Amino acid sequence: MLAMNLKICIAEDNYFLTKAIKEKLSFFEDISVKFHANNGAELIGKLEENHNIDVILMDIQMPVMDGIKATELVKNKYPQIKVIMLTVVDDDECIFNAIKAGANGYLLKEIDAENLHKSILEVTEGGAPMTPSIALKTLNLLRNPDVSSSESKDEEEIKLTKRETEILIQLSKGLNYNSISDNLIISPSTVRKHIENIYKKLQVHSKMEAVMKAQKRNLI
Amino acid sequence: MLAMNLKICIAEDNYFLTKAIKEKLSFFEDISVKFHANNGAELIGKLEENHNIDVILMDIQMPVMDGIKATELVKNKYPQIKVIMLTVVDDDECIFNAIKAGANGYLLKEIDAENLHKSILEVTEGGAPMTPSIALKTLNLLRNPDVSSSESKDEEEIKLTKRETEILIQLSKGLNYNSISDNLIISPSTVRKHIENIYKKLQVHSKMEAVMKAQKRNLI
DNA sequence: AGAAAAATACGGCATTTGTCGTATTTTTTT
DNA sequence: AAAAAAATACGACAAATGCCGTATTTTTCT
Repeated sequence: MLAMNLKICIAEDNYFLTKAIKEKLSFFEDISVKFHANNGAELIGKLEENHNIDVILMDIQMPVMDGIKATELVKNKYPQIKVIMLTVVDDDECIFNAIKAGANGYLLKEIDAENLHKSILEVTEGGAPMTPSIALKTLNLLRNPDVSSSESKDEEEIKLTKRETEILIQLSKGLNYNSISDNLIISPSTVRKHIENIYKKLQVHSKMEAVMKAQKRNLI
Repeated sequence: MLAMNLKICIAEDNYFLTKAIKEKLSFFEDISVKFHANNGAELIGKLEENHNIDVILMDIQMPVMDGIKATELVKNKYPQIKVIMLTVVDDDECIFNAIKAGANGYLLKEIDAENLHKSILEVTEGGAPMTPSIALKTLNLLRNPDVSSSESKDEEEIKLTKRETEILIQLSKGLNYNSISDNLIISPSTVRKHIENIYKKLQVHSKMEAVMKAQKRNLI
């Protein structure tokens, strides 16, 4: 496991902080910083070209696109890339949103080189590195699920018709178009059309995405 | 909504009880008993030919294949068909297993014609008819989730490799073979082969089934 | 009664998926 | 060192899916 050379990239708008992080990491030979982005959008763009990256160190406060949103996008497209939030803020909502977006770790920027290094290794092994103060907060969040129920804010409600729901449930059981059309005694064409409409409403492009999104929103 | 003519079938091994149920239902013109099966296996066979059925009245104790197993199979293949368990036993485990198998209602055989009729209508409208004593038991089951954690008994453990789990997770996000191969930097052929192996282990035949089964078993 | 929403249905076409069989390389276990 | 398990990879073919347009009938709402 020596010289595993982990590929890192940094998303951080502050030049000096970026430099500081790079310096901290320069001590370790098993880590190399591949590139750096000044904001979420830039990060997404650069990942498009090269997503052979193991860990992203992500700032939360960034212009153009913040780290939460960026994490969400990254996690959707490249679920295997680990994301560690590196930030100065540690309020409940931020932590909660970061976790919801799929962040794998949450560290404060004051962290020293040794610990940063250790955290990066930890996250690649499936761990969830976080500074003690944040670990405590997450536990509290788990105990009081009030914050978590404050989701679906800007999210406008998606309404499926009775038939659409029925079909979506059958889709989720792994039934194919023909079986569903058999079960509901309608033609396969109709099933297809219903599914087409479901996709439009949920803004997805496959059975899997539809079912997952519907599940997340308690539509089925 | 008059003369909606609900199509019922009865799965019950006792001839006299079957006859009794049929007689009870004969009073109502909006219900017609399409056929009858002496056990679960027979039911499955007959449904194969004609599954244009709205509600199944299912006995639990039957030879060859009991009502729980039959309910499970029916619910998997024809999720739109409602199943009402009609039984004399009302012990916790039976109720719990029936519910887990997907039963929509649970009635004791002592039920009178009026109430049976009402229950059948209720279940087709999405309700969950049950006799008061059973309703009480289900609530208790919900409160003490001890029984529910006694699942996965005979079910042998399914073990996925690290890579397989990784791929399954990406599948669940709705990614297609090519995206996954991009993300993991392996060829699409390899992704396909992994998925083939996953299907064999889980004994399924599609992405959706694989993800759902893995989810149920906490493999992902 | 008239308008709007929902459910029904067909055809075509490019893409993706599911299922074979086979085979080599790498890693882990014995 | 040998055997077993895991990961890698290709090709071929049938079946299923996703996406497009169009259109009629039913149901629901106003």
